[in-house]
Amino acid sequence: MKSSRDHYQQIRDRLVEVIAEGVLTEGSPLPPARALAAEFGINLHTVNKAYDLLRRQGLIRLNRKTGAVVTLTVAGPPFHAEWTARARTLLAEAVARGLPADEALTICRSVLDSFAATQSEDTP
Amino acid sequence: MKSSRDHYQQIRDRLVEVIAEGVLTEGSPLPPARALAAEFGINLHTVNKAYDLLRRQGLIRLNRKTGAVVTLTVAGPPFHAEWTARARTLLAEAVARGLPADEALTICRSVLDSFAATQSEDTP
Amino acid sequence: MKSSRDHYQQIRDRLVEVIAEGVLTEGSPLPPARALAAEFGINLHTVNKAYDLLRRQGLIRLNRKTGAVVTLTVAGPPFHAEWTARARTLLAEAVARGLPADEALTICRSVLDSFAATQSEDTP
Amino acid sequence: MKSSRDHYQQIRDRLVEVIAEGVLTEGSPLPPARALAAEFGINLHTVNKAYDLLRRQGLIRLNRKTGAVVTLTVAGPPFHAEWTARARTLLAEAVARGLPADEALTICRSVLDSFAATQSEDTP
DNA sequence: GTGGTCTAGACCACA
DNA sequence: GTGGTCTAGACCACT
Repeated sequence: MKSSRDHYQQIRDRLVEVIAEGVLTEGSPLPPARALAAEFGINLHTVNKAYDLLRRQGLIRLNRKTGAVVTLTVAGPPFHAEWTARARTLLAEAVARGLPADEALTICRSVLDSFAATQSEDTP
Repeated sequence: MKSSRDHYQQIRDRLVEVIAEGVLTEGSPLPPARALAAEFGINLHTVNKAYDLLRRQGLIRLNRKTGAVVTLTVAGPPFHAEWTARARTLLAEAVARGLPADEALTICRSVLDSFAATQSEDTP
Repeated sequence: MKSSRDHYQQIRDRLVEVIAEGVLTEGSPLPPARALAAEFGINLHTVNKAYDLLRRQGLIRLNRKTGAVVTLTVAGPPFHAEWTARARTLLAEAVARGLPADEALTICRSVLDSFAATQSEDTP
Repeated sequence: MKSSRDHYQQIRDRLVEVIAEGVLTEGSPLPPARALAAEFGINLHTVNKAYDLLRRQGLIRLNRKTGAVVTLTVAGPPFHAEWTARARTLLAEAVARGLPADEALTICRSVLDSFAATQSEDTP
């Protein structure tokens, strides 16, 4: 796990990637919070915070008896706008630091392709 | 100003965008810290923190006499890798929340185009 | 059932109200724990916890054969003092949030009257 | 301070009483969270939780520069209904445990009178 | 054994 | 020096 960022956000980001890759899809159960806490050597509370964040973003559903499961709800226009703003900030940083625009775009494309590739693998 | 994020990072992000847009280029002087503090109604200390952050990232140079000026240093491979990781996280979130990959890519392209457009306007 | 409070306390509170209303009096049998569990769609264990709480507070008596029966024991000065403190907290909240004192008192009176009314109905 | 209840709720309840008594009124500054934490020998975090609870209930306003100040906003019908339900539960417990209805009402009246008394003292 | 809460201490953003 | 966050460990409610 990368360092120097909030633990709970690192976990959240990792789970979002796993969902984007299609490894986890609608209804897939997430690992019990305790399992992740043990795996990464952090406190249960921190994992719960990541799960709660995912829940508030509509990506998972939490339930005491069934555990955490993925719920793929398509986000609306508010998310669309907010995501565009974040993309703009990220891309601006690339350009400002001398990364050519076409190269940045190529990176984005290859990342998206890698998601699509793993998705089709999972559902042959 | 967007809300619910650290003020000093919002300022930093805004300045990075301005540089990406080409409004500020190599050697351009940034607004005096006091001016920004007044404009956004925040404390001078906070603006200075943003400027210091930009300095540590190699985007500007601070000088007691001349003020802050832009220094466009092309970032190396470490930045390239780190930026790719951040892009992956951002794109994963788009895909996980149901934004089609091609649409995400279109957004990125249009953002980059908007940067290029303002750049060529500024240096005809 | 009201929400966002511990299930076993909600059950306890409801049973206390039923006793206050006179629907259940000294010696009345409570519903079997299994019946309540089924009625509210909760675990038998949770109902048993509520019953045990009532037992410890001297409101009911548990017996493996006869089930749970009401035991109206008049509480002593300790309860009197503790109840007054709780009433003070509740009334303070009403006043602090702008509910006029006379209106708060009227509510209390009407609630007590409703208990007395159902009591006299039950024992004509 | 009474024992065996959540610390943060004990603090909240105490502050609500102080407001009901009129000791603190619209615009009055609350003690800094650190001061209360030191006074009661608890963690700052716990006091902050109590303050946040009061804020969500519309009783105080929090601000990094001005600290916490009382904001007497009159609560609407939802609070009225919710408060009545809580009063019903509390009064039911009194009746169920043998406290005569008229005695319970007398206690409520005397508590409310004590609030009114301190209020008129504070604003002669 | 599941998710969730309470208290805690160190640290952060802001003025 | 103000309110607020992050990580932590012990404990709770519920199954």
